[in-house]
Amino acid sequence: MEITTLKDIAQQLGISISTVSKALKGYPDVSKATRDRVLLMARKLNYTPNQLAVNLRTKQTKTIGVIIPTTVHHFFSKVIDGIIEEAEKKGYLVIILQSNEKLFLEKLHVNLLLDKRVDGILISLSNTTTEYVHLKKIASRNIPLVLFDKVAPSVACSSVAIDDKKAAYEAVVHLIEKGYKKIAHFRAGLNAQNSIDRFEGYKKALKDHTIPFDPSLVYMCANNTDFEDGYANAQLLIKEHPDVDAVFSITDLVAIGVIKYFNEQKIQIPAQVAVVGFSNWFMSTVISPTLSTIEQPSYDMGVIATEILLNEIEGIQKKEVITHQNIILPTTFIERESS
Amino acid sequence: MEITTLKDIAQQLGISISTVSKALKGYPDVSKATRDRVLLMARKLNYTPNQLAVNLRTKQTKTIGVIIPTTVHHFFSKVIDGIIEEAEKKGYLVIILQSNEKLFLEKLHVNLLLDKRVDGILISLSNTTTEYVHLKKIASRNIPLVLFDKVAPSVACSSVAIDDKKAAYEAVVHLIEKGYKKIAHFRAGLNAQNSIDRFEGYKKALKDHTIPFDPSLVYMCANNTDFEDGYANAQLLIKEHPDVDAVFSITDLVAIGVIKYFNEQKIQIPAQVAVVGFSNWFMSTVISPTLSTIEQPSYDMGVIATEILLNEIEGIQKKEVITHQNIILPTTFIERESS
DNA sequence: ATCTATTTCGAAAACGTTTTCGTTGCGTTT
DNA sequence: AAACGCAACGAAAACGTTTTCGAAATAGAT
Repeated sequence: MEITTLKDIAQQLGISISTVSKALKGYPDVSKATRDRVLLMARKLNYTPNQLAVNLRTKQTKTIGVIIPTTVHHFFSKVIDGIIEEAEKKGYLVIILQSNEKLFLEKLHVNLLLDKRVDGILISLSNTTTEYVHLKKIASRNIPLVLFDKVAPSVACSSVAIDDKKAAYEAVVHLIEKGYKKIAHFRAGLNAQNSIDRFEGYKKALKDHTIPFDPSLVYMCANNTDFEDGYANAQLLIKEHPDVDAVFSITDLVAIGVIKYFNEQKIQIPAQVAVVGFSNWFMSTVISPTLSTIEQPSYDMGVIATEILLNEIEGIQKKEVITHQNIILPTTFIERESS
Repeated sequence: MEITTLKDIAQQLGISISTVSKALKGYPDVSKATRDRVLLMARKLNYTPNQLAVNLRTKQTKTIGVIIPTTVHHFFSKVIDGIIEEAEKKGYLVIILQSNEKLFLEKLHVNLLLDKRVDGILISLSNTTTEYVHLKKIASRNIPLVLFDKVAPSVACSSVAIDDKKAAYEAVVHLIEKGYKKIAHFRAGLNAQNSIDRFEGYKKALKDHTIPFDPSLVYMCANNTDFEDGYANAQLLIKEHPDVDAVFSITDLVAIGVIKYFNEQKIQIPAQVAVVGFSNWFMSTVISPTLSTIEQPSYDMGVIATEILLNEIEGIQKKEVITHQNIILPTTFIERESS
């Protein structure tokens, strides 16, 4: 049972391959009579074009590549969801690669995707990405690149992200307005841009409300913003600052670690200490008490990044000049029981 | 800045394309002298083979396709992790598609992947998949298929799964041996094979310990085994069977819904009612009380399914006869505070 | 009847690689 | 000197499609 090609159809009908191809693609220079015959025979022989040949001929693969730190993460899995759905809607397939937060893997994967001749690339930068030659290589090949979530302002390409500083600012302002004064912050590593920005937002909120910034109230998450980080830091925090009255956590998961420790220690949330997370992971509505947090669009981020990418791909094919877009998606603070 | 081809190297060196190709691929019929010259020039011109041409010529894409119900699920995202890692290690890239538990999408995606000429396909069947012509189409194209997690025994292909019935049986036996007698079961839809098998294990455990099976103790999850299912069913259960002493839940997430309700109602876990989940989602160690559950290998399942698939791909290329493997991965019961 | 315009088709190049097969030139053997 | 073997290379086909261009055929106009 061989796969039928244009040649097979042509032979069956006693016409040329060119005519068959043109008939199938709706070219005007083929008569209705033969077009019908071709269509019929194509259906009869169950013809589907050999994409490998089409790819080679048209120099496009209808495939986009995605590089993310990890798939095993509620946020990224929803982004992937959005990417896949949007890409498929437009007839594109998506190849996913993980950087595991390592620059060398990110570089390697860029090369893999370039070799594969994907039509476009979507990247959420790893935390350890400090140089951008691999990204410039993409541009030099004239294939579109869209950065999302973890973005590099210095790279000339479109991007989709949130305003981490502003989101964090609003969350902390909420706490202040609720009357909390001694607000701790659990943050992630010093090189992660998200963490830097949220930390900035935290500091600015304090400053704008004339609350002195106390560095000893800032705790680093040693692991990978695991929930155990929240648990351990909460323990430390209570020991060092028994009079603390709120915690702003870099992540819902970390916040849930905090809540777990407070629950065990019978520390009342939010009466004694309030807790606020980040991301609006669905578990934040499941935990007791339910967690105040910041809604961060994940599915939409995937959809929009993909939309922009596909637009740029089509633009390049039409030899249009493409202008990059740098989109900031809105975040909203969600008040729940924990604050 | 054009991309260099074999032709470019050949022209620079004044030799033929064939010789360049053979030099690059280490053919014996090219002298060391010219091989060195070719290698040098290739590096100088930054040559990388055009995969589209290679694909067409060799009829393989070094790409595998994956169809899963959803990416947004802790279990599946870890499976994807395993698949991607293993595939990449062997030089393959992976295309991911979602069926959203719909048969027509599953069929559509099989066709997409077949059109893309992927070298092999990995599928976790949707709950609504009742016919298998689309799977047989894959076999008729002579491209390997490996089913994982949601498997169809009637389809002639390799598979990797767990023994749901046995795992459920062991969990319920554990409850019985702990002295629990009135054990409820929260299950998923009637057409999901997982749900059927776990239900069978539940019944068999009761039977083997001469506990009469009471159908009114079995509750269906109306949503999609959401945590709200657990919450709502727990509410119903306590109303209808105030004397229930254990719940065996189809999923950790559902179990966590149960725990939330019990905590709110000050129903002591496990003193009054024990709770057991399924999957060993990491949240089961975070929740209070920590959840007894069944460890279900997810990352490994992805790795092993991919290993088998890639072996079959290589086997077919060497024209070997391939024998299908049907692997059952071990599960282990994990006792925690909730039982 | 010739000329022009239009419709319909096919030949062929092209995409870049892989691989078979033949050719050349050289050295070795009788 | 003829015969043979071998090393080194190139020509060319092939993968299946798309698309340009020219040719043929038909129709219409004068």
